Amino acid sequence: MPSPDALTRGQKVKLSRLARDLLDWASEHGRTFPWRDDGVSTYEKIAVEVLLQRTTATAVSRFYGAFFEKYSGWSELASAEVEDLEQFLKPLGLWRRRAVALIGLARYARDRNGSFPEHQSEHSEIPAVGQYVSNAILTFQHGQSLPLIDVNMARVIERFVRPRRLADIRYDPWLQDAAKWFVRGRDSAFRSWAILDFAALTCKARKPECPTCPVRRRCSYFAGTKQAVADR
DNA sequence: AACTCGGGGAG
DNA sequence: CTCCCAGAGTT
Repeated sequence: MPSPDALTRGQKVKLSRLARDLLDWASEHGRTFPWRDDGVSTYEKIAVEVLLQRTTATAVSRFYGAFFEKYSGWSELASAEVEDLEQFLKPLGLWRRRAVALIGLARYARDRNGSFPEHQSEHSEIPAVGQYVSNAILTFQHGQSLPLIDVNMARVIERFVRPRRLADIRYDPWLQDAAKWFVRGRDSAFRSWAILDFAALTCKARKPECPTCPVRRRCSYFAGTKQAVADR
């Protein structure tokens, strides 16, 4: 008997079509960020994820050049003075936590020549590495096909397919499976970026732009809003 | 499961 | 003014 929280066949089909449509959407409307460019080092790809935590991507994009000019590699970041790094991070917010996190992560990486473990189970001891950054490491350094699950991806999947049942996205097995299914295949990072961009530009938290949404006809959230209007 | 960190932008 | 942002660590 299947787990009550397993992905159903219908949900898989729905997510596959959503992935196809959002990749098309992103080819025209997707955002451009320096950390997505070809040739960006693994150091920058992983370290920037800490800058992005609970922070708008546009804010980080303005900050990006100065940060990686000042801290050009794991060893430079590892040997940074905490107070100096804190001051530098202040305009971005979360500066006390982030300074400690970045230095801890950098020292871990420096001591291993920038090479992170290939399995999630070994990531639990790494500073600043949780569910999201762990998947980023496995994706960008080890070529695995894993989703970058943040509030954006969670919101789109939950609106489009099924409302959330657990409070914390880190411990929702259904969401984890749905997100993995969504990005499965080659170039999973492009699929993650597509749904993140779609979430930021169209399926917004505060005021989603359903009237112009390309996938509204198959969206359960849009169906719900239509019903709510009809009931009025 | 609920709190906390935090400045800046959007509504 | 309130809400939100490519989360993670702590209680």
